[in-house]
Amino acid sequence: MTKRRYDPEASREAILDAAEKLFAARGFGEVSTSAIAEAAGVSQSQIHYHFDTKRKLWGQVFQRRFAEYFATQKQTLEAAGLEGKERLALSIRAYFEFFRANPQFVKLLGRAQLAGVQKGEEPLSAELMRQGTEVIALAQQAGDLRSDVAPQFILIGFLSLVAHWFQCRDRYVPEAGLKASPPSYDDQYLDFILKTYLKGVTP
Amino acid sequence: MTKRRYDPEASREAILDAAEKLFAARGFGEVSTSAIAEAAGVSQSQIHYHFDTKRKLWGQVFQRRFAEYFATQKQTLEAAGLEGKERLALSIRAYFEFFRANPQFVKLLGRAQLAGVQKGEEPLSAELMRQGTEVIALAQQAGDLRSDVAPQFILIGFLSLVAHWFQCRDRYVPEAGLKASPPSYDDQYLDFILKTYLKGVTP
DNA sequence: GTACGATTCAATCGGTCAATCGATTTGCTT
DNA sequence: AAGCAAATCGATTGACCGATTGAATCGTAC
Repeated sequence: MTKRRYDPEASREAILDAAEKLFAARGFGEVSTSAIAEAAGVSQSQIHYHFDTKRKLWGQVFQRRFAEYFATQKQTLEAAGLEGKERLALSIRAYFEFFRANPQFVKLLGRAQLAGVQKGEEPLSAELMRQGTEVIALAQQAGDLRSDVAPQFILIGFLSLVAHWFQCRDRYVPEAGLKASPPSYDDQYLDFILKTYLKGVTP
Repeated sequence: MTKRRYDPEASREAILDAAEKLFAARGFGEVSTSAIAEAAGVSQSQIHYHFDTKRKLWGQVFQRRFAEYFATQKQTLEAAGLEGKERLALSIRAYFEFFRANPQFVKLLGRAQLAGVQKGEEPLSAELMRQGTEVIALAQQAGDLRSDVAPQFILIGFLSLVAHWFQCRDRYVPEAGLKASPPSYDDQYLDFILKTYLKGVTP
């Protein structure tokens, strides 16, 4: 890991990191390529050399994190050894912990959502929905979850409870993100979801 | 309602309407004052005459709808004559219907959230939280809601289930917004919330 | 009907933006 | 060490943006 004067891979990463931080904080339109370059410690023309256009840079920034998110979720969904509600509770925890660990991704996701479907993201998202719905449908057939509601809704419900919390907790509960002493607000809220929502979707 | 050549109030409204549509669709930084002016059918300088700066225009656009939202919610929360879970169910319906009727406000709210707390909005939002929590706490004391969870969480939970649905239903359930034939996906989801979440927060 | 403030528009300003270009430096191959 | 492609930078470009200005037009109070 010697520090080389010319290190295209390091430059690329530095630009991606700087862009992610700025895009998440301010949004695509409010961030200039010069600001990204400055934060990354490279010249502005580097951005166009490595990513062609600003729009394509945003695409790379988003896809990098989304791929990581996808991999984590897929791994959890495919984890064997658990059945029914245990599995659902585990998925909720994994989903929750990923967001807790990646606060910047929460903002990126929110901005991407408002901007409409991104290239290459829709099929991955659909794949997660398909697989998640399948797991829930199986739990319904096994009698672990109530069958009088659509499995998609059960999935969407828990996605909502987790995603919205991280999008809005600072608004709803000021300083919730700062209080680190366990049990933190995050932990309390996770307990709340597991206690109430899980009960609600039980037969 | 004669059409006058000089009609400052109509101009103001036209600018606000055009700005709301464009800001909701593309976001603050991606919309130029010229684009807003063109959509509103006035000259670009009108924007600065009526709203001073572009940033202040955004503030007015947001506050106009947020005030409407606040009034609706406050009215629902203060509506007497119902007790306990009936009241909670009614609130959920009102909240849900407001979002359904104002799809553009959902996007505005999302963008405002990502942009941080706006001037004059925080106290109103806090007021709704306070009042909502109070209603829930009363229901808990009456034994209509379980008392082993914080009332704030019960409130946040249902806010999440509703708000996130309208933010993401197009992603989760393609074309959910278009299908109008009752029972629409919206209605089905509302039923789902009322069936499951309400059960989950019952003692 | 006229005087005056309010409203509107066209023209334009300085500044910033994304993108391009030319020149220079670096690392690698032979 | 020579040659070459890749990588980097500084300068530049043309377009656009938000904001300002000044003149023209309208409504209205008197």
